[in-house]
Amino acid sequence: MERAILHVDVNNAFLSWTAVDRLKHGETLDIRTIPAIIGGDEKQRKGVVLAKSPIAKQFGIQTGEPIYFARKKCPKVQMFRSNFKVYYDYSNQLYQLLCEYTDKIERFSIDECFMDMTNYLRGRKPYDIALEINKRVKEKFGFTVNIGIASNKLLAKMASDFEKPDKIHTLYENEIESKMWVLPVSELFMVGKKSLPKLEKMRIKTIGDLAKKEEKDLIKAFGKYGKTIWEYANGIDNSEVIYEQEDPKCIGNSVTLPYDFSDIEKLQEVLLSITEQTTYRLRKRGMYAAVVNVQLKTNEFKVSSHQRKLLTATNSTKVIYEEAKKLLQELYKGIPIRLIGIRVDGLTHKEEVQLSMFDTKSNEKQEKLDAVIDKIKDKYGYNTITRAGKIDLEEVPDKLK
DNA sequence: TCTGGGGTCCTAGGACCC
DNA sequence: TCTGGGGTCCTAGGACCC
Repeated sequence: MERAILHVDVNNAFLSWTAVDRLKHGETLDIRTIPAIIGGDEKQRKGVVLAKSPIAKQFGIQTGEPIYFARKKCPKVQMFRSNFKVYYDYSNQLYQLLCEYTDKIERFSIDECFMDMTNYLRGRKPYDIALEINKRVKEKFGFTVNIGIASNKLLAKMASDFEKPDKIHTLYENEIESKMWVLPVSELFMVGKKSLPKLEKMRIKTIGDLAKKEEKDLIKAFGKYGKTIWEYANGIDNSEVIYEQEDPKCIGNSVTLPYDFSDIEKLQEVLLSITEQTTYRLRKRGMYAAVVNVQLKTNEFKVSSHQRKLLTATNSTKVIYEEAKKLLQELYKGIPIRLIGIRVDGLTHKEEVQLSMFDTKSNEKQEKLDAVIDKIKDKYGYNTITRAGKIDLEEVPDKLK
């Protein structure tokens, strides 16, 4: 049966949300109307563009590029710091509103939702529902959304990406050729800049070129990935809107250090701090991890990682940190480090292997300690308590200032 | 003042087993 | 003793997304 799928996408989410939040707090300047960008702290080496206003875009400023470059392109561009607390808040409010329309709804990212309206139309047309959502969001929150309407998720997502902002587009089967095939292949979901040169070599410039190729030629050139993008180009996608909160496959935290670290003890301190964050989030979800993974990025942006499977899945900060510390020692070659990260994998809801009696005692003690710390964090905020040895990342040695 | 942080999925190659 | 081959598990690295 033909499905009715909606993809709701917040226009310029971080910038719009920052703008709306400022206006709500009495500011009169709407940063959507000036050359503006949202970015991180350059002094902390987190200076990348996370969002740009339409005018900033006209200057050629791109998401993900250094703020330094953005200023070169447009010296008068104004930068505003990101505030994820505000973003999550608006994201939740939007989600609540969309839940009024269907139970089959999937949060695809902080600013995107898929809605399966197939059994929730109640005699209305998908387009009319989209119109109502679009209008209500605008009036209630002050930001706008694009909505794509199609018979599957891929086409709905492609549709919401057409003309912006504040627009509703359909992309039904009979519109694929006229609306999607004419687009450059780089516009297709999952086609990134690494596969572009390879596609170009195959004389594939548009999504239509890709769609008209033989499927087997793409599989030959790209393997499984080739099959996926060939199907996408042809508008084929049978995936379901996932409306039950799915368990994550991995959880991790990483930090770009305020300056390059060449000292393993300093790296260990940061590692402890991010391990605490990760294990806290793991316990929040009531999950256990079987694999610990440590990543490093050098000052030259070379990334390396080291991981090991544990005998028993755990969520203990101590156990995971001890393992992470060993992995770091084995991985670290003494070169200046820009970023350190930890990730836990192989997540389950149980300690998969029974603990031996020998382990149980000390484990219980650690579990209690973790539980106490978590409770305090829940009550007074995440940063109120840290184990001894946590580094203050604001602290930069004088010589490097 | 040059380059974030959180994820998912895939692949290649090695170890190990039968 | 001149050397198979299938299957599974594990690790490292990479592409892609927002």
